Amino acid sequence: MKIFNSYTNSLETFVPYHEGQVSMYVCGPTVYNYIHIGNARPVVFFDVVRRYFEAIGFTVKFVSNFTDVDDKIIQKAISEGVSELDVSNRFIAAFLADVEKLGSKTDYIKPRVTEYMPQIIAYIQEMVNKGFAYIVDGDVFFSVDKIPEYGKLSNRKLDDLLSGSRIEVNDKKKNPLDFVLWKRTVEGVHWNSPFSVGRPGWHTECVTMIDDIFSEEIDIHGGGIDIMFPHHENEIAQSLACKGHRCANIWMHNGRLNLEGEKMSKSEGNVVWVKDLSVDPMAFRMFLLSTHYRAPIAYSQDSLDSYVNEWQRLKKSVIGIFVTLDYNSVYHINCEITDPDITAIISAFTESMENDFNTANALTAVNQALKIINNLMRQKTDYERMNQILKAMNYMLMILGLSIDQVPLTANDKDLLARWEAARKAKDFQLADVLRNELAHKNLV
RNA sequence: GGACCCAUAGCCAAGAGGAAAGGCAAGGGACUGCAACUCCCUGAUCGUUGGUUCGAAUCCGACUGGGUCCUCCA
Repeated sequence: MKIFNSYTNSLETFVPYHEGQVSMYVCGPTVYNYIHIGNARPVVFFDVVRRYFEAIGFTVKFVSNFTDVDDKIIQKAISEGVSELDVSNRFIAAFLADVEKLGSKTDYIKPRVTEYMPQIIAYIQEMVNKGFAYIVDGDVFFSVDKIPEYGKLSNRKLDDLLSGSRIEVNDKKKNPLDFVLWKRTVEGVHWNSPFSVGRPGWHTECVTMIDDIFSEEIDIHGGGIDIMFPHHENEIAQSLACKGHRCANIWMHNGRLNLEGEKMSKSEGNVVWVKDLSVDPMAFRMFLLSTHYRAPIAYSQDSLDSYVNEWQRLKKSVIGIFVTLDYNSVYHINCEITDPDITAIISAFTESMENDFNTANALTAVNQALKIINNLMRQKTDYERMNQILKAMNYMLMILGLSIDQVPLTANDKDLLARWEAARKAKDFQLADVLRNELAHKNLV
């Protein structure tokens, strides 16, 4: 298994710290609003990573946080006259609904910043004690000069960063690149700490939760490429300071999704919300997976629409072959896949996934399987092969999170199918059309 | 201003030194009671331009055109 590691900027062979186990953490949402389709990309992609590891036999400990302490949450709470908890609870629920809608698993570990305040304060204290952080008027800053390799992840030099013209001036900082660990404030939700009354900066939460939950360097840390700097860079710096390791062995970053060439962001106002998706969410998921995760995607309604067709085609054929097998009472979920064409497809699929999760090529294998299904469905006689290809197809779709429901036929369904078949045989096309409509309504034809 | 990435058929998109995957759309044909579905067939010297090489979409340079980060953003 090869994975591109942003930290070393190279494709690496994945070797887990503990055999048969994968520990992974993905930066989660700041819960002050709904998520847009760009936010959906890591939600879908890292779910596929998890599913693949699980499919090939790994036990995956998957953690993704909720940032529920943030300026925007406080502002929203103030403007709505409710508590921060009200705001975050509302958008956590909305987020999980969207995740489910996108076909990603929701049964992962979901720590919240507000539940980790003692650990966060202790982590900051440790950085102060070890001389990596300093306190000025109750604010705590991390001193990036203390970390020689600062900038390695995002491939930046401190000098280049300093020459950027937009770094804000802050007299309290020793180095303009130093970042805030703790901010003294009584506005909004705040906590007591040895430094002052205030709240933590946003870079410490992830690294604290990772340390608390895993107690060691993890296998994979994921997130969007746009938070590689400074967020992930800062996580590494803090982890090196406190724990002496880089927080994660492999750093994975998904590319951006841009709206018709333009950057989509809440502050720009050009946003498509996941909750408002106008197409089948599975078609959207397919659209996301049809481009390699590290490449940017230019979203447009047109490019999305072609996947609507593709998804419908796939769904119809998979349901069709299942119905045919079940109707003829020859469906064998545990059949053994021996057909060389079918094993070749699974091999191609696996090879693609093993090559840095190349889901675009994995979908090509799905299309090959679809072609075989459609060919078999013209004859509807080779039940053995039909069972094998359906099993292979379901395996691939399960990993991609594009599962298609295959509900066993009821006696009534079977009766309907039998009567339709009989009507056509008897050339009673009027009755046949009525029955066909009924079957179509039930998605059985 | 600084750092970096990308450019493959009408559209989307793999491939990363040795014969241009796949999908959508389009056209032709087959199948069909009708329709849909489905099946078969049809398409690219890989932005332009120099170079390196026996050989370049793949490596290097220049140019053009997009985009990202340096600032809250996934």
